[in-house]
Amino acid sequence: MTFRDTYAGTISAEQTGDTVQVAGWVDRVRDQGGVVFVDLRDASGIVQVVIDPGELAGAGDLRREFCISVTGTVQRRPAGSENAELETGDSEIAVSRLEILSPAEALPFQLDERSGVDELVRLKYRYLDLRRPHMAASLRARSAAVGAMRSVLDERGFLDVETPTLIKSTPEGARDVLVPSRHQHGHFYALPQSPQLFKQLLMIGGVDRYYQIARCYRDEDFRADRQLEFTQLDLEGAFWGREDVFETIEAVMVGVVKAVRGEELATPIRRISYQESMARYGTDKPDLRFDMAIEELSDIFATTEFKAFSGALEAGSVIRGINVGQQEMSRSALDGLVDEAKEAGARGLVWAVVQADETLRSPVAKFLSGEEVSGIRRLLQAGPGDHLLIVADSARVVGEVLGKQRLKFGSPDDHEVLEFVWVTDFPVFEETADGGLVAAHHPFTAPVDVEELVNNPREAVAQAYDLVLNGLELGSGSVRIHDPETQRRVFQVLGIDDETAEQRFGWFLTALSYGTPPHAGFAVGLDRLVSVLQNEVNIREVIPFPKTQTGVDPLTGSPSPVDETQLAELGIDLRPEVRAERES
RNA sequence: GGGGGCGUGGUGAAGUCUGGAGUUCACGCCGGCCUGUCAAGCCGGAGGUCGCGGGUUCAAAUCCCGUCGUCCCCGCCA
Repeated sequence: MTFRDTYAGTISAEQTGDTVQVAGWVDRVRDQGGVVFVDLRDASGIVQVVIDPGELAGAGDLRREFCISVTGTVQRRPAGSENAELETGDSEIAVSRLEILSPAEALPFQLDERSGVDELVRLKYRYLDLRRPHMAASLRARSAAVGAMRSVLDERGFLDVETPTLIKSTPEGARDVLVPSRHQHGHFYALPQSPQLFKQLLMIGGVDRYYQIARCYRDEDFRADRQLEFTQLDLEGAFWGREDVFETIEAVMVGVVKAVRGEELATPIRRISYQESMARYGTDKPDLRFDMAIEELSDIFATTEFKAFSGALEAGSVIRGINVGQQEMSRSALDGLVDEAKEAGARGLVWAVVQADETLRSPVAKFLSGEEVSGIRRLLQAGPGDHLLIVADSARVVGEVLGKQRLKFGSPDDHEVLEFVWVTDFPVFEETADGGLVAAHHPFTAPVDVEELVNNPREAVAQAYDLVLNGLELGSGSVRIHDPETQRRVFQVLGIDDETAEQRFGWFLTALSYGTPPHAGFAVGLDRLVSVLQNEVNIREVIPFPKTQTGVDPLTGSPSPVDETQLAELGIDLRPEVRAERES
């Protein structure tokens, strides 16, 4: 008993006369009465099979998505009836035996991709959704990406090592996903946010080069590019510095882009410092598929009469502008940008439109000297019709406001182009809106200079870097701290006191004290990478079984209540109001 | 935690602002016809708690209040 000996997508007129057996799903039925055409789809593609209903019982019963097996003779299609749209369009199979392996109910949604379908319905019947060409392509792309990663890294002598997924909770950073312990009531495992400390332990353990396709968990609110669980290519190398990481990740990316898109990725990938990225693009994840950079204009206004600008400069602010190009915007739309800027915390925003005579049309035009106007035009490379936006404020606010407008007005000529960029020299701390400092990385990142970190934390630079693709943070990495003394001092500066450090990370400090090699590493978000390569905006499109924004899997109904006995074994007693809620 | 969009036969939409009979369009589904179709075509048919609850009104898919679900965004994601 066989189901098939040939794949549908491989049939061609060259096989004319061959008897083949093909199995798959009924993509579509075209019943002509005296002849029935069925598009038979399997994992390889579609082939048309022709059935004479007078000779084969059951042909009239076929419906969409029936699972069938057919045996028949390959024949060239009659002249004029070839289908150029179809890979196999020069041929067809004249069926001599038809077996319905499994019928299908009427579908809950249409599998053709011309009309949209509510995502909840798709997820509830994900197994049907996965039959759609673009989902099938997503799964293939994902597999190809992982395959390329493994191939490049195996070739280079990396060891694929699995690390535990039931680990110790370390409450810094994202919220942990917790798992109760049956043996010690009230104690919990955490699912890893990343294999960070374990891969560092592997370095100490003499594993020279490590990688893992690792599932990671962060219990924060979802976005189009964030799920509760996600997959990372995690890697680390001993006796490594930054350049080793860059070189390795670039080789991986070349392999992945080749495998998934068949394109050659040019290396080295360009680099931009965090400082420059923030100043020129207003973000640490610049979309460089188009330029439209923010330019420094402070010097032009050194002696300006315009009070808003002169006052800002005296207060230590910067004046920067951006040329958003030719736009069709009404006066009220332009004024709307001012309101947007104010909502973002800026004191204001100046818009200006370059006129045919090269003067500026702007609410503040009368305050600007001819020299200032020509300076603006020169630095923003502005010609007639160009719309210019200028903000005078702290560098952080200017970047936030203009960076947002840049993304709103800017648009790549080619949306499918891939623009990778390394963002380097991240600060140890990032400034918050209220002027406070928060750690920009995990506490195992090596500072460039520990003394600088202690004495001048605001300026301290970390040996940390991100890889950005088309404005999306693909991953980040760093050179790690490899001696316990530095690690202790960094904990202190980050506000983790000795006692807490000892309690949470004492085991790790101990490990560091046994001859730790200098090491560095990186992690790449697989879901995000594949989604960009597939031109998908949403990572759920490249995840076979994703969850909704509230963490629900509509297919299986997880999460779900569990038995009282299960809870009792774990020593878990629900609060009365939770219990009531659960039982209602 | 906050802001916004959406929820109408199986699917996608229109109708909601400005209340007046579950009305419409496309797809799908069921039946019939049809021997070269390929988004097949033609004819006929079935299919509804307008997310749910409450309120206003002679009258609610439509207005008001609440609630649930979902999507996008902010916060959050060291």
